[in-house]
Amino acid sequence: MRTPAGAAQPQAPVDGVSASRRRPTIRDVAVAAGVSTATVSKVFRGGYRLRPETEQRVRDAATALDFSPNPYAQSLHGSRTGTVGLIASDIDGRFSLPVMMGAEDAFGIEQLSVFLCDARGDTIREQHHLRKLLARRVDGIIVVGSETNARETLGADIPVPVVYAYAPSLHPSDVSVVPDNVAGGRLAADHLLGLGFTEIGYLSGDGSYEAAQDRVRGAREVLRKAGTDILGAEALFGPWSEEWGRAGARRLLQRHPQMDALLCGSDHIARGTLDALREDGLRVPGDIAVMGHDNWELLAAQSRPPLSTIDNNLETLGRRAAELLTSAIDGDPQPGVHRVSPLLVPRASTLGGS
Amino acid sequence: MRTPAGAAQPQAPVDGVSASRRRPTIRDVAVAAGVSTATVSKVFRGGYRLRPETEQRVRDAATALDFSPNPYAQSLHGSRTGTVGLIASDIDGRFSLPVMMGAEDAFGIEQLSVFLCDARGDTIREQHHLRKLLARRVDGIIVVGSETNARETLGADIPVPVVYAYAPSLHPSDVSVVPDNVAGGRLAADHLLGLGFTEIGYLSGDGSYEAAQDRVRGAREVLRKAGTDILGAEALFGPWSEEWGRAGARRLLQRHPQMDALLCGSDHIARGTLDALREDGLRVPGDIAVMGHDNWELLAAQSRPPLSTIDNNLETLGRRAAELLTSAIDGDPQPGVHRVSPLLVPRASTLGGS
DNA sequence: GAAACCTAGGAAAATGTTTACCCGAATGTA
DNA sequence: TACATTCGGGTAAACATTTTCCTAGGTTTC
Repeated sequence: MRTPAGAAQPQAPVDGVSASRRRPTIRDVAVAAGVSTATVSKVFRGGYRLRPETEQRVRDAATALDFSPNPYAQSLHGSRTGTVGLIASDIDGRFSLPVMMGAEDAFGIEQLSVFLCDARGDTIREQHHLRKLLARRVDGIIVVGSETNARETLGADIPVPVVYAYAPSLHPSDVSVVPDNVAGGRLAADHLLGLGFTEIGYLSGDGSYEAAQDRVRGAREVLRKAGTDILGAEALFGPWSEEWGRAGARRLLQRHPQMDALLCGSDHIARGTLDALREDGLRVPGDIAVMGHDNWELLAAQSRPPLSTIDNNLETLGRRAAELLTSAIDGDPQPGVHRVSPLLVPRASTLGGS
Repeated sequence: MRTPAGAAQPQAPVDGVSASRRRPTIRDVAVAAGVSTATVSKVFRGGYRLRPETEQRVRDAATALDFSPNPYAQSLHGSRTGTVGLIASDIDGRFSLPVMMGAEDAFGIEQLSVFLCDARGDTIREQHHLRKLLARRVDGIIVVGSETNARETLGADIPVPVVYAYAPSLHPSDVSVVPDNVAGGRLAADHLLGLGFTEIGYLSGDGSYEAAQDRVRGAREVLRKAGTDILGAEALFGPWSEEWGRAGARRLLQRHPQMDALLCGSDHIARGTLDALREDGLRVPGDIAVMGHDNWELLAAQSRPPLSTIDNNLETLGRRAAELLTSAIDGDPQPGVHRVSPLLVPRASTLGGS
């Protein structure tokens, strides 16, 4: 809060030497280095032939004055602004935050800055932010959804590229990036098979979520290829809650007493499952192994035992979204739904150990 | 991803009518409305005397052309850019995300746009983003910490106002906003006393966190005022984990068999406590009531029973940070540490019921 | 009816860079 | 020596606004 830069502090008289607190311009640098403004500009933009000593003089003057080019003047001239918009629609940010961070990270390398907007899942607000971002002249927009079900396109005549992250757009010519839930299901089933488990049940979340169906599908695919199947040939669907994890686990165990491993549709469900099994006197993974999905550290790392799970790799997803956006900005859009592979996070609930 | 705006699509010949895809400028509006650019500007900025019919003509022309003023040209002229920077340092975003959302919300009303940066708790990265934001000519900066312990100031000669949210600055002339943990402790203790509980234990988190100490202090203050005290006259400190919740609860119960309520330093700890109590055959809140702190929905709402807790009101904190920043930008900084009151979230772990 | 005063709106400078174009000097070639 | 090239760097016109005058005409006022 030093130097509030407002009208409060006494404006030092404009005394040639340091004109009050005015930021140095390219002209100041030019004068200090004894060259023209064009030369200074050329030094900073690069790609011009200049005598090395001239360039050095300019650079020295610039550092001495703590000069950095005014992006507003730059963008006024050129057609790029070096900014992108990020519209998040996640109340709790469980999903959108890692995506945002990944994107921010990738854009940082590209020298792009990110405008953050929060639409709270509200279409009106989303349109408002869209207009606001366009008025700001962003070069592109990323829309981060809060669930994996496909969503309506943001608009048909948006003058800049748009990338949909997490929730894909329904429009096939849009660019979308989503977690590969089928691969996640495969990864989980592979892990269990590799450890020698064979009687595998699946306790899923809400079947109206594509994510739930995809995870089951991936798991079933691997199991069938191995000559077996999900116990009872299909998954049990229910709400995304711990309570369903407890109830569902007991129901599955009753139907299939031989079950030696249980795949869960989310960490919440797995957490409930672990509680129920422990209360019923079963050891995990000794009597039965358990896997979750999502890798919510808060739940998974502190459960008893710590939960093996699938990480959706959302930060990579964000990074990929950023890459796709910059690619589109550079005139090379890659329409379609891109899938990001998840990661296996093995912990004690399948491996045993402490 | 329509109209990539890049070099890909054939540039329509500049045909007077609609010069390709060039955004309309104030000049286009002026021509269409039959006035000068100055007049258009005056209409949009307001505060000038214009004949109503002239104003209407300009507005009609602007909407017809879908004109919005170029903020880069505006900021080039004026001294404000209408942008602020938000430096987050939270890996998981449990704390910084709600703050960001609150700030974004409050700035939205002020017509300010937010640049998001992620420092990942790394000072180098933080300085990098600081420079980047200053180069972008932001009007101010909010730094969101990841824990409540005070932190070093961002820099001594930053030319724009800075507000520290969640983690206060050590420098007294900086502006900081933090959750009022003492008030949170008071709120929790009040709640329990009001429900008739009298033998109250306190199971805290890591004592090196100011937040932990403050919460205990607030609770003790209320209890002493009511003529009693924390059982054993002091809180039990330990790691912020469920395991500590289980172990600590058992230890406290052994020392103080008469305990009828247990305050916990976090929802994690409370969650562990609930598990231990249930496993030991105690009913909550029949035999003993439990309260958490932080209101992490993921944990608190799904525990058995749902957990009464204290919400840090982080979104309000973010909003307050935004207000303090705009105030400082407007030349009226309010140095010091501002505290935001938390909220009581009563659930079944103290109230009973289903 | 003339002087003073509004009133609505225009002309143009200013904001900080970029870049197309230009020019003088040095260098190379015939 | 005469001419063409290259090299290094300067000139000035954009870029889209805002804002400070300025002015032409209309309205008061005495």
